[in-house]
Amino acid sequence: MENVTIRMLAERLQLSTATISKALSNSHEISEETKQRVLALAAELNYVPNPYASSLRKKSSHTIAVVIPEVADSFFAEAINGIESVAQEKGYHVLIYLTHESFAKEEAILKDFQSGRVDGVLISVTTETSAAAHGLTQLVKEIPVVFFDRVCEEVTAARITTDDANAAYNATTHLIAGGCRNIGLLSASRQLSISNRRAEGFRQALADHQLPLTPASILYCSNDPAATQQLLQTALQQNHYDGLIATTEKLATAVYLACEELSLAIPGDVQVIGFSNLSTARFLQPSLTTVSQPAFDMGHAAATVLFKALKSSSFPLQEQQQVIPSSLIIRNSTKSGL
Amino acid sequence: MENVTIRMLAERLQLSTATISKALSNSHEISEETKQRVLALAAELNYVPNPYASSLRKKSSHTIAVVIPEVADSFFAEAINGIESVAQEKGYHVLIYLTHESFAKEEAILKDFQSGRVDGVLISVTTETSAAAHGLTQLVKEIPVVFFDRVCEEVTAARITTDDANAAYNATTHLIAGGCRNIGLLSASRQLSISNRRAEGFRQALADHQLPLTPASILYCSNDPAATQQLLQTALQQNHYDGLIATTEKLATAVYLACEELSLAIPGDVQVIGFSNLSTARFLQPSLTTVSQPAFDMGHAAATVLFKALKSSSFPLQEQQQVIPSSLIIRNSTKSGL
DNA sequence: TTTATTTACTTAACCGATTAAGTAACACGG
DNA sequence: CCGTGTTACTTAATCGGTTAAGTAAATAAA
Repeated sequence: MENVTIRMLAERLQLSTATISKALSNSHEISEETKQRVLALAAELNYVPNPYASSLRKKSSHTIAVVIPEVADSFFAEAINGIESVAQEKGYHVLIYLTHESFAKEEAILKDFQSGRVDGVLISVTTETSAAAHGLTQLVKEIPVVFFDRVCEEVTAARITTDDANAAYNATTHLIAGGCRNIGLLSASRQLSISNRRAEGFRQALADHQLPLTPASILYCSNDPAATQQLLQTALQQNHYDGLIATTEKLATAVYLACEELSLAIPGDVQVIGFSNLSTARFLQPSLTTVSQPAFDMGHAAATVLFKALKSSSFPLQEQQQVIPSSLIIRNSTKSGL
Repeated sequence: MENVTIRMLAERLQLSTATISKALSNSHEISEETKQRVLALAAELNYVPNPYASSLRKKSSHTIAVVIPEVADSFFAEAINGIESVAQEKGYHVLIYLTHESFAKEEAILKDFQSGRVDGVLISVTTETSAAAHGLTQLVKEIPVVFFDRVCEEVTAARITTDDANAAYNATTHLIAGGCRNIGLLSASRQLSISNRRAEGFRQALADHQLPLTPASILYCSNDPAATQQLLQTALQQNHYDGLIATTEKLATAVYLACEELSLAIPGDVQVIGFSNLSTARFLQPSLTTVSQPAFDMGHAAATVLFKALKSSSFPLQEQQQVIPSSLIIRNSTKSGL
């Protein structure tokens, strides 16, 4: 059985395809009676419009893209959840692209969007993405783009972030209050703005408490788990940190693993804070003190802002800057201040 | 600046659009010299073909859909990872749809696929999906469909699953060996085939060890976390289980929470096994004995099979049935057999 | 009664790429 | 020298909706 098209409906009802199209879109040009007949036949024949024909003509795809480094991370998974909830409500489709932290992949993906495949893009950039992100610069000129969490500061676009500097400041202060004097910050990137913001908050907190910032204070980890593990173990042995802040979920788990390997007690030998949305954080051994990011809300907010721009081209999308606060949830991997 | 089209290239080079199209697809009908000129201009003008024009004409979208209950679950997140790795390699695009365990939503999503929006579908059905899944029955007649993990047994289609019955049998046996005599199975659905398979393995193990199967042996939990929590606590108080098997990741966490609330020691009072892919399982308090599913591999396998069908219509997709083994990883939430 | 307007359509162009069918120019075998 | 291929294109139809522009008939206004 062939696919049912508007032309078939037209022939059966002895009407023009234009009439069918207008009837289906509830145009005022069509009589109530005709609309009913069209709708009835469409339902009977199980007519489903071809989205690509429509997209081609209307130059809009009713589809958005989500570009993220990875999906097996509870932050991104929850963010997708938030995005999808809005998209589903608006009847939009969601294309997912994973960059696996590769800038080259990201550029290739973004280039494809110049084809009109998607009406808008929600993106959290890779750890490698830098100012010279040509694809991004180009993209924001062509379609609505919203950054969430990992923004590219050099590019003017809407941004949904958390209070990274603040969160890091508070986390650091919490460790200091718990007695730490030699704190290490595990960072995922040198160029990522959220990494730098977190480092900034960290530095500020150290400074405010007259603690020194040494080259060993900030550890830049790569995207390779094995290398990170190696780096971590070496650093832990050399520097005898008494506090660690893991700025990504993967790094938090890596710290637990490294401490296990080196038989370091948490929080006895090292206190640990993780930026994470792990639902299991409270059941970890020891339960993990976390900077918990509003992942779902950020995804939701990002999508909401994007759809406002899609609805009205006069919406000042590029000016949208929302900072959604994260919260420090204190558990047993850190010692409460005395 | 307008979007660059094939027609613009044609005008600039004083060629027909047909020539451009063929040159771009490296047709033998076009001279090498012309191909070079076309490619050069395309690169210069940054030409990106309109995917929807192409899809409309070719009746293929180079897009697949992934339909899953949720994304904030490490099994599904990893499965997406596996799927995406194959899709990216093949140059396909991935649309994500979340059903949130709602059968109605699932049906609506599947109906849309009759439009030709996607070339193929990878699906893990909802806990509500039953034999009367009209949308599914219809869909498999129209485009290639591959079930992964949660299959709908009444529908004839390719299936990528784990050895659910076996895994549950082994998990149960492990608990019995550890001294459990009153084991509860926490199930997510009455109709889901994987749930039933797991229940089957569970029952078989009980029978093989002369342990009774009571109405309290299998606990059917809903999709509502609060209700599940309530149910769990009540059941734990009434039945004094000495062993529990949580057949989903969410249920495993729920058990930990309930035990904490009721001050039940794991594994002292209750031993616990979870079906889960949590990377943090080994760091939980106590570390969680898991039936670890090959989530990435299942996604990878499902996508691989789907693409074989997309490449060759003679590929016997519906006969594809792969069972990828899961593994029981014994940790401290259960007692090893003496 | 005549003109203007509204209603309910139809016609045909269009979105941008693909492709079946056609063609002109040239080469080559017999 | 003719017929048959081959090469390298072009023409035009097509995919399935959408929409600007047109039209005939009915209704309202002048």
